[in-house]
Amino acid sequence: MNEIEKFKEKLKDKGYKLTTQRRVILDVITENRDKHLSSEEIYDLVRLKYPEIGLATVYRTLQLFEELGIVYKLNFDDGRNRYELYHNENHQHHHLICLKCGAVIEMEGDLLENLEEAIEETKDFEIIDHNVKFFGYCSKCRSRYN
Amino acid sequence: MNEIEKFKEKLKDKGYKLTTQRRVILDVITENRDKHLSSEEIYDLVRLKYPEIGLATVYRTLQLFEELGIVYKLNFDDGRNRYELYHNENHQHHHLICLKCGAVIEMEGDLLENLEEAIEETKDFEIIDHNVKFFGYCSKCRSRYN
DNA sequence: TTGACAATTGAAAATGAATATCATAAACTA
DNA sequence: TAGTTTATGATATTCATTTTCAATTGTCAA
Ligand SMILES: [Mn+2]
Ligand SMILES: [Mn+2]
Ligand SMILES: [Zn+2]
Ligand SMILES: [Zn+2]
Repeated sequence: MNEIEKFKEKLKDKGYKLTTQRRVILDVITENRDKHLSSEEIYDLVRLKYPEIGLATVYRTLQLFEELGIVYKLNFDDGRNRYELYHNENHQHHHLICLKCGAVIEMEGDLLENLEEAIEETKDFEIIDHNVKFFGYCSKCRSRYN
Repeated sequence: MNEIEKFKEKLKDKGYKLTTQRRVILDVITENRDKHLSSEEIYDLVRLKYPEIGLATVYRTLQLFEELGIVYKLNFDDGRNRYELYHNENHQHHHLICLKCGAVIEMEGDLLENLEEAIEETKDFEIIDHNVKFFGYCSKCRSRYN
Protein backbone atom coordinates (compact mmCIF):
# COMPACT_ATOMS: atom_id res chain seq x y z
CA MET A 1 0.00 0.00 0.00
CA ASN A 2 1.57 3.31 -1.04
CA GLU A 3 1.64 6.57 0.81
CA ILE A 4 -1.42 8.13 -0.78
CA GLU A 5 -3.43 4.98 -0.19
CA LYS A 6 -2.50 5.00 3.48
CA PHE A 7 -3.46 8.62 3.69
CA LYS A 8 -6.77 7.98 1.95
CA GLU A 9 -7.53 5.22 4.38
CA LYS A 10 -6.69 7.31 7.42
CA LEU A 11 -9.21 9.84 6.20
CA LYS A 12 -11.89 7.36 5.21
CA ASP A 13 -11.66 5.68 8.60
CA LYS A 14 -13.18 8.74 10.19
CA GLY A 15 -15.52 9.70 7.36
CA TYR A 16 -13.32 12.37 5.82
CA LYS A 17 -13.02 12.80 2.08
CA LEU A 18 -9.87 12.87 0.03
CA THR A 19 -9.74 16.22 -1.71
CA THR A 20 -7.18 17.80 -3.95
CA GLN A 21 -6.60 20.47 -1.35
CA ARG A 22 -5.75 17.95 1.35
CA ARG A 23 -3.48 16.08 -0.99
CA VAL A 24 -1.58 19.20 -1.99
CA ILE A 25 -1.18 20.32 1.61
CA LEU A 26 0.17 16.90 2.53
CA ASP A 27 2.59 17.09 -0.39
CA VAL A 28 3.94 20.44 0.72
CA ILE A 29 4.47 19.23 4.26
CA THR A 30 6.12 16.05 3.05
CA GLU A 31 8.44 17.92 0.75
CA ASN A 32 9.51 20.07 3.68
CA ARG A 33 9.96 17.42 6.32
CA ASP A 34 13.09 19.08 7.60
CA LYS A 35 11.35 22.41 8.19
CA HIS A 36 9.00 23.75 10.82
CA LEU A 37 6.55 25.72 8.72
CA SER A 38 3.86 28.06 9.97
CA SER A 39 0.30 27.92 8.68
CA GLU A 40 0.85 30.92 6.43
CA GLU A 41 4.13 29.60 5.13
CA ILE A 42 2.32 26.41 4.21
CA TYR A 43 -0.44 28.46 2.61
CA ASP A 44 2.09 30.28 0.45
CA LEU A 45 3.76 27.07 -0.68
CA VAL A 46 0.44 25.39 -1.39
CA ARG A 47 -0.71 28.30 -3.52
CA LEU A 48 2.18 27.73 -5.89
CA LYS A 49 0.66 24.36 -6.75
CA TYR A 50 -2.99 25.21 -6.28
CA PRO A 51 -3.61 28.94 -6.47
CA GLU A 52 -7.39 28.78 -5.92
CA ILE A 53 -7.06 27.41 -2.39
CA GLY A 54 -8.46 29.44 0.48
CA LEU A 55 -6.57 30.30 3.62
CA ALA A 56 -9.31 28.84 5.81
CA THR A 57 -8.91 25.50 4.11
CA VAL A 58 -5.26 25.42 5.04
CA TYR A 59 -6.01 26.18 8.68
CA ARG A 60 -8.79 23.60 8.76
CA THR A 61 -6.65 20.97 7.13
CA LEU A 62 -3.74 21.48 9.48
CA GLN A 63 -6.10 21.01 12.40
CA LEU A 64 -7.44 17.87 10.82
CA PHE A 65 -3.97 16.53 10.15
CA GLU A 66 -3.08 17.07 13.78
CA GLU A 67 -6.13 15.11 14.91
CA LEU A 68 -5.21 12.32 12.55
CA GLY A 69 -1.68 12.20 13.87
CA ILE A 70 -0.24 13.14 10.51
CA VAL A 71 1.31 16.31 11.75
CA TYR A 72 2.59 17.70 15.01
CA LYS A 73 1.86 21.23 16.15
CA LEU A 74 4.81 23.19 17.46
CA ASN A 75 5.06 26.39 19.41
CA PHE A 76 8.25 28.38 19.07
CA ASP A 77 6.89 31.41 20.91
CA ASP A 78 6.77 33.49 17.77
CA GLY A 79 3.03 33.97 17.85
CA ARG A 80 2.09 31.44 15.21
CA ASN A 81 1.50 27.74 14.99
CA ARG A 82 4.12 25.67 13.26
CA TYR A 83 3.91 22.10 12.04
CA GLU A 84 6.15 19.19 11.29
CA LEU A 85 5.47 15.70 9.97
CA TYR A 86 4.66 13.35 12.78
CA HIS A 87 7.15 10.58 13.05
CA ASN A 88 6.60 7.98 15.74
CA GLU A 89 9.65 9.15 17.57
CA ASN A 90 8.16 12.54 18.13
CA HIS A 91 8.10 12.20 21.85
CA GLN A 92 11.85 12.30 21.75
CA HIS A 93 13.20 15.03 19.64
CA HIS A 94 13.84 18.42 21.09
CA HIS A 95 14.26 21.78 19.46
CA LEU A 96 17.16 24.14 19.92
CA ILE A 97 16.28 27.65 18.90
CA CYS A 98 18.99 30.21 18.27
CA LEU A 99 18.29 33.53 19.95
CA LYS A 100 20.35 35.37 17.37
CA CYS A 101 19.53 33.92 13.96
CA GLY A 102 16.38 31.95 14.79
CA ALA A 103 17.79 28.70 13.45
CA VAL A 104 15.98 25.61 14.67
CA ILE A 105 18.15 22.59 15.33
CA GLU A 106 16.80 19.18 16.21
CA MET A 107 18.20 17.10 19.01
CA GLU A 108 17.41 13.44 18.62
CA GLY A 109 17.08 11.23 21.63
CA ASP A 110 14.89 11.77 24.59
CA LEU A 111 17.34 11.75 27.50
CA LEU A 112 14.70 12.79 29.95
CA GLU A 113 14.54 9.50 31.81
CA ASN A 114 15.86 10.96 35.08
CA LEU A 115 13.51 13.84 35.05
CA GLU A 116 10.43 11.92 34.00
CA GLU A 117 11.04 9.27 36.59
CA ALA A 118 11.36 11.90 39.29
CA ILE A 119 8.15 13.55 38.17
CA GLU A 120 6.08 10.41 38.02
CA GLU A 121 7.27 9.45 41.48
CA THR A 122 7.33 12.65 43.43
CA LYS A 123 4.33 14.28 41.78
CA ASP A 124 2.19 11.26 40.99
CA PHE A 125 1.75 12.77 37.54
CA GLU A 126 1.31 10.55 34.49
CA ILE A 127 3.26 12.03 31.62
CA ILE A 128 1.65 11.75 28.22
CA ASP A 129 3.79 14.14 26.26
CA HIS A 130 6.45 16.73 26.77
CA ASN A 131 7.60 19.88 25.13
CA VAL A 132 11.24 20.72 25.50
CA LYS A 133 12.87 23.72 23.92
CA PHE A 134 16.30 25.14 24.46
CA PHE A 135 17.19 28.71 23.71
CA GLY A 136 20.76 29.78 23.15
CA TYR A 137 23.34 30.38 20.48
CA CYS A 138 24.04 28.10 17.54
CA SER A 139 27.56 27.34 16.41
CA LYS A 140 27.45 29.85 13.58
CA CYS A 141 26.35 32.64 15.84
CA ARG A 142 28.85 31.67 18.49
CA SER A 143 31.80 32.07 16.14
CA ARG A 144 30.88 35.64 15.26
CA TYR A 145 29.96 36.29 18.83
CA ASN A 146 30.47 39.98 19.59
CA MET B 1 17.32 48.35 51.11
CA ASN B 2 13.68 47.25 51.03
CA GLU B 3 11.76 45.70 48.18
CA ILE B 4 10.27 48.89 46.81
CA GLU B 5 13.63 50.62 46.91
CA LYS B 6 15.21 47.81 44.94
CA PHE B 7 12.39 48.00 42.46
CA LYS B 8 12.72 51.76 42.13
CA GLU B 9 16.42 51.39 41.50
CA LYS B 10 15.94 48.72 38.89
CA LEU B 11 13.68 51.10 37.04
CA LYS B 12 15.82 54.18 37.49
CA ASP B 13 18.86 52.33 36.20
CA LYS B 14 17.33 52.27 32.76
CA GLY B 15 15.57 55.61 32.91
CA TYR B 16 12.14 54.31 33.77
CA LYS B 17 9.88 56.06 36.22
CA LEU B 18 8.22 54.66 39.29
CA THR B 19 4.50 55.11 38.82
CA THR B 20 1.57 54.04 40.92
CA GLN B 21 0.44 51.73 38.15
CA ARG B 22 3.76 49.89 38.09
CA ARG B 23 3.80 49.60 41.84
CA VAL B 24 0.28 48.16 41.96
CA ILE B 25 1.01 45.66 39.21
CA LEU B 26 4.10 44.50 41.04
CA ASP B 27 2.06 44.12 44.21
CA VAL B 28 -0.51 41.93 42.51
CA ILE B 29 2.14 39.71 41.03
CA THR B 30 3.95 39.46 44.34
CA GLU B 31 0.79 38.57 46.21
CA ASN B 32 0.20 35.77 43.72
CA ARG B 33 3.66 34.32 43.52
CA ASP B 34 2.28 30.79 43.51
CA LYS B 35 0.07 31.40 40.49
CA HIS B 36 0.66 31.70 36.76
CA LEU B 37 -1.59 34.59 35.86
CA SER B 38 -2.47 35.77 32.40
CA SER B 39 -2.33 39.44 31.40
CA GLU B 40 -6.08 39.81 31.71
CA GLU B 41 -6.21 38.05 35.04
CA ILE B 42 -3.59 40.48 36.27
CA TYR B 43 -5.60 43.35 34.82
CA ASP B 44 -8.69 42.23 36.73
CA LEU B 45 -6.81 41.94 40.01
CA VAL B 46 -5.10 45.28 39.52
CA ARG B 47 -8.39 47.00 38.85
CA LEU B 48 -9.60 46.05 42.31
CA LYS B 49 -6.86 48.25 43.75
CA TYR B 50 -6.66 50.84 41.02
CA PRO B 51 -9.83 50.95 38.93
CA GLU B 52 -8.71 53.73 36.59
CA ILE B 53 -5.86 51.69 35.11
CA GLY B 54 -5.95 50.98 31.40
CA LEU B 55 -5.50 47.56 29.89
CA ALA B 56 -2.69 48.77 27.65
CA THR B 57 -0.74 49.88 30.69
CA VAL B 58 -0.91 46.39 32.11
CA TYR B 59 0.34 44.87 28.87
CA ARG B 60 3.09 47.45 28.60
CA THR B 61 4.15 46.98 32.19
CA LEU B 62 4.31 43.21 31.94
CA GLN B 63 6.57 43.58 28.93
CA LEU B 64 8.74 46.00 30.83
CA PHE B 65 8.92 43.72 33.87
CA GLU B 66 10.03 40.91 31.65
CA GLU B 67 12.84 43.04 30.21
CA LEU B 68 13.90 43.98 33.71
CA GLY B 69 13.97 40.36 34.80
CA ILE B 70 11.27 40.95 37.38
CA VAL B 71 8.88 38.56 35.78
CA TYR B 72 9.06 35.50 33.56
CA LYS B 73 6.77 34.97 30.60
CA LEU B 74 5.19 31.56 30.30
CA ASN B 75 3.40 29.87 27.48
CA PHE B 76 0.97 27.14 28.39
CA ASP B 77 -0.44 26.86 24.87
CA ASP B 78 -3.75 28.33 25.87
CA GLY B 79 -3.51 31.33 23.61
CA ARG B 80 -2.46 33.89 26.17
CA ASN B 81 0.69 35.00 27.89
CA ARG B 82 1.12 34.09 31.51
CA TYR B 83 3.61 35.45 34.03
CA GLU B 84 5.29 34.43 37.23
CA LEU B 85 7.72 36.21 39.51
CA TYR B 86 11.26 35.63 38.42
CA HIS B 87 13.28 33.89 41.02
CA ASN B 88 16.91 33.24 40.33
CA GLU B 89 16.27 29.57 40.17
CA ASN B 90 13.99 29.97 37.24
CA HIS B 91 16.20 28.03 34.94
CA GLN B 92 15.29 24.99 36.94
CA HIS B 93 11.67 24.64 37.58
CA HIS B 94 9.44 22.87 35.15
CA HIS B 95 5.71 22.92 34.67
CA LEU B 96 3.43 19.93 34.64
CA ILE B 97 0.12 20.73 33.00
CA CYS B 98 -2.86 18.46 33.49
CA LEU B 99 -4.63 17.68 30.24
CA LYS B 100 -7.90 17.12 32.05
CA CYS B 101 -8.28 19.83 34.69
CA GLY B 102 -5.60 22.28 33.57
CA ALA B 103 -3.82 22.26 36.91
CA VAL B 104 -0.27 23.54 36.78
CA ILE B 105 2.19 21.80 39.04
CA GLU B 106 5.75 22.93 39.56
CA MET B 107 8.65 20.55 39.49
CA GLU B 108 11.67 21.91 41.27
CA GLY B 109 15.13 20.90 40.28
CA ASP B 110 16.61 21.04 36.88
CA LEU B 111 17.65 17.43 36.21
CA LEU B 112 18.55 18.18 32.65
CA GLU B 113 22.29 17.79 33.08
CA ASN B 114 22.52 14.74 30.79
CA LEU B 115 20.56 16.32 28.05
CA GLU B 116 22.18 19.73 28.20
CA GLU B 117 25.61 18.22 28.22
CA ALA B 118 24.76 16.15 25.16
CA ILE B 119 23.42 19.20 23.37
CA GLU B 120 26.36 21.45 24.10
CA GLU B 121 28.73 18.76 22.91
CA THR B 122 27.08 17.24 19.90
CA LYS B 123 25.43 20.38 18.59
CA ASP B 124 27.94 23.01 19.65
CA PHE B 125 24.98 25.00 20.94
CA GLU B 126 25.33 27.27 23.96
CA ILE B 127 22.23 26.96 26.09
CA ILE B 128 21.00 30.15 27.70
CA ASP B 129 17.60 29.03 28.82
CA HIS B 130 15.19 26.20 28.44
CA ASN B 131 11.49 25.70 28.44
CA VAL B 132 10.27 22.35 29.60
CA LYS B 133 6.63 21.40 29.93
CA PHE B 134 5.08 18.05 30.60
CA PHE B 135 1.53 17.24 29.67
CA GLY B 136 -0.33 14.42 31.33
CA TYR B 137 -2.71 13.63 34.17
CA CYS B 138 -2.42 14.93 37.70
CA SER B 139 -3.02 12.71 40.69
CA LYS B 140 -6.57 13.97 41.22
CA CYS B 141 -7.55 13.28 37.64
CA ARG B 142 -5.85 9.91 37.69
CA SER B 143 -7.89 8.67 40.61
CA ARG B 144 -11.20 9.35 38.90
CA TYR B 145 -9.79 8.13 35.64
CA ASN B 146 -12.57 6.52 33.61
C1' DT C 1 9.68 74.49 45.35
C1' DT C 2 9.26 75.08 40.76
C1' DG C 3 9.42 74.35 35.95
C1' DA C 4 11.01 72.05 31.97
C1' DC C 5 11.23 67.94 29.72
C1' DA C 6 10.95 63.24 29.07
C1' DA C 7 8.47 59.32 30.20
C1' DT C 8 3.88 57.39 30.99
C1' DT C 9 -0.84 56.87 30.76
C1' DG C 10 -5.81 55.77 29.16
C1' DA C 11 -8.99 55.48 25.48
C1' DA C 12 -9.60 54.09 21.26
C1' DA C 13 -8.25 52.29 16.95
C1' DA C 14 -5.44 48.91 14.63
C1' DT C 15 -3.23 44.56 13.99
C1' DG C 16 -2.72 39.70 13.07
C1' DA C 17 -3.51 34.92 13.72
C1' DA C 18 -7.08 31.91 13.96
C1' DT C 19 -12.04 30.60 13.73
C1' DA C 20 -16.91 30.81 12.34
C1' DT C 21 -20.52 31.39 8.89
C1' DC C 22 -22.85 30.15 4.88
C1' DA C 23 -23.96 29.46 0.13
C1' DT C 24 -21.84 26.72 -3.45
C1' DA C 25 -19.06 22.81 -5.03
C1' DA C 26 -17.01 18.47 -4.91
C1' DA C 27 -16.60 13.60 -3.12
C1' DC C 28 -18.51 9.25 -2.01
C1' DT C 29 -21.94 5.47 -2.34
C1' DA C 30 -25.62 2.75 -3.74
C1' DT D 1 -25.90 8.83 -12.22
C1' DA D 2 -28.56 10.68 -8.35
C1' DG D 3 -28.66 11.63 -3.81
C1' DT D 4 -26.49 12.54 0.35
C1' DT D 5 -22.82 14.33 2.96
C1' DT D 6 -18.67 16.60 3.57
C1' DA D 7 -15.58 20.27 2.03
C1' DT D 8 -14.46 24.59 0.18
C1' DG D 9 -13.72 29.71 -0.58
C1' DA D 10 -14.99 34.25 0.48
C1' DT D 11 -15.98 36.88 4.00
C1' DA D 12 -16.99 38.35 8.51
C1' DT D 13 -15.75 37.72 13.26
C1' DT D 14 -13.13 36.87 17.40
C1' DC D 15 -9.69 37.64 20.64
C1' DA D 16 -5.20 38.78 22.49
C1' DT D 17 -2.01 42.10 21.93
C1' DT D 18 -0.05 46.41 20.04
C1' DT D 19 -0.14 51.05 18.36
C1' DT D 20 -1.43 55.83 18.34
C1' DC D 21 -1.85 60.16 20.34
C1' DA D 22 -3.33 63.82 23.28
C1' DA D 23 -3.23 64.59 28.08
C1' DT D 24 -0.91 63.61 32.53
C1' DT D 25 2.73 62.64 35.66
C1' DG D 26 7.47 61.85 37.56
C1' DT D 27 12.18 63.47 37.83
C1' DC D 28 15.75 66.54 38.50
C1' DA D 29 18.34 70.69 37.98
C1' DA D 30 18.02 75.36 39.17
MN1 LIG E 1 11.41 19.10 14.65
MN1 LIG F 1 6.02 28.28 37.83
ZN1 LIG G 1 22.25 31.25 15.26
ZN1 LIG H 1 -5.91 17.19 36.66
